[in-house]
Amino acid sequence: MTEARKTRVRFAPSPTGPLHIGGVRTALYNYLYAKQHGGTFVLRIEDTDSNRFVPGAEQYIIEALRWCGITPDEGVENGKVVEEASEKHPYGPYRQSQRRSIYRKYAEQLIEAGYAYYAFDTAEELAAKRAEAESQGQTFIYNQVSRKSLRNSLTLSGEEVAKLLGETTSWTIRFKMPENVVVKMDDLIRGHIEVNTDTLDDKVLWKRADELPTYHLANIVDDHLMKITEVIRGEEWLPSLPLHYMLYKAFGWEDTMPRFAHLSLLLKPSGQGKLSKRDGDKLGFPVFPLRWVSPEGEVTRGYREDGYFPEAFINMLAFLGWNPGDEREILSLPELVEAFSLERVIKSGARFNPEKAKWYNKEYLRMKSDEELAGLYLPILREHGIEVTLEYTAKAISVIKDRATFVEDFWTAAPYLFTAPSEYAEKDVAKFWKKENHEHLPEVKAHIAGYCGPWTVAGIASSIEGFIKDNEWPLGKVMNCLRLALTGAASGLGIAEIIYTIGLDEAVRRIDSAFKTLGE
RNA sequence: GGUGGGUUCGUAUAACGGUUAGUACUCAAGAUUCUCAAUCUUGCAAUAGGAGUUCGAUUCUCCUACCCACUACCA
Repeated sequence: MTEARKTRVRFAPSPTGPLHIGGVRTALYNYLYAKQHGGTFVLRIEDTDSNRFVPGAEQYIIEALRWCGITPDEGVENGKVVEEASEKHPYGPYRQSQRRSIYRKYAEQLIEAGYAYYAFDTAEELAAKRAEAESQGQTFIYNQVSRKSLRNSLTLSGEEVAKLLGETTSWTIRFKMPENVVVKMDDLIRGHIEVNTDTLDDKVLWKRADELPTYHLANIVDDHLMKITEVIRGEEWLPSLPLHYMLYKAFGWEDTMPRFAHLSLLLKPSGQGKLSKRDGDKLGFPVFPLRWVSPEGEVTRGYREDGYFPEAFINMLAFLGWNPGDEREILSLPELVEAFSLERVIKSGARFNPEKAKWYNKEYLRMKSDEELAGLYLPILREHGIEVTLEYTAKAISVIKDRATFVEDFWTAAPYLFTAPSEYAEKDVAKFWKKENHEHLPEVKAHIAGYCGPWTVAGIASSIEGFIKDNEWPLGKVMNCLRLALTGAASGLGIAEIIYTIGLDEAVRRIDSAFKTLGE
């Protein structure tokens, strides 16, 4: 690259299903890189395989990126893939199936220059060849050697080629991989890599059957036309990098060829292999950012629906295979943009750890204000049939915040802050609802009812504890007995925290009804 | 099978030839407390194996092992 070009990176998923968290991480790194360099983050939909198209997947991808806060600058407008070029989206359309007219001429340009050829072998013929080779313990490869004995424009006469091109539709255009060339490549993450072309095959570039390019051609052509400066993608593409280098060379686009960075894969939490959808189902954590309902109606959970904050989710993903080089672990999106560098991306695969994901969410939950959390909690309360004010909810949250990982935990940890107990835990009743304990409750109740100190948790606590201690009653037993009356169980929030939230009158009412239900 | 990539506590990672190999999550113990959490303190725990290079290797080279990806008219 001779002159500095404006940074342009792209995330180019295939709409073959929901976006998996590994894909989200790739998109995130692209986003971080773009923002850090004041560049543009482009979304391009690679739907050149009509057979694998899944309805809804494209929308899911856009919605997932939006939820994560990493919406593309280009290629998406109003939540939709841009279908034609405009001032803001100068390289449209951004869906490859709508760019099909572009690719054929590039494929033919390659043929004319001798870098590609027509191949007439049908899919069935090749499948048969592969099966035959396999039965002999070998692998059939369409390469420099085998192409000499196959039906293509290198072996057939000009007339035959012209005839077949006109009469059949099962032909393809293949790249003519040169013999014995050492391709020298550089990867921003992995460093220098060399591969001999003899180990490579003649990849299909364009298929006549559906008049579409394959990934390799479409990718190179689009990255070139869209002026992409860095290609940040998954490790699964590393084996194709030599082909891509050769393609840039064949087109004569070497001086504007993007730089490449291949990210390691996300691995299963345990066992071996890369993270898959099944793992999430089995181990009880999501592998998708958003809930996904397949066209068949199968539902798969997502981080959003499981109660994760997008900031926590993004932070967690960013640290899977990267770190800022210091000991910080909690970084906001702008801080990630600031700190990010491809040089610090780890080469080896990162095993995904659901526990750490939870920890991140807990940290983010704590950083949020009680009021903000109350706003998120209100809808959940409503589902439980509870209508309360934001103020009351915020007060309750101030008392339970430390024991929650998710907003939902506010309810599971302490529903009694919003509703009187309807039943009392049997085991706790047996253990604490004894005459020797609850005989003191009426007096404690009277003391509570008469409390007029400062309305703080500490003030209430010292008053009640002081009263019990002054009477020389067993503090632990009486307090648990009281907690049983207030909450229905003998574990949970501190007595003072509960009373601070629900108030004196409600506390008195609950003590009365506990006696009514549990008896003397 | 072939080609490429990878390998530091259980997990994520730090240490870009010299450290008692650090940190976080998890786990365990203790402190605190009216219970349970939270919090604080402490602890457990790693350089895959083997040869080199070097005064000295987690770090550089080679070999082996293991893991991963690719090996489709899928991306």
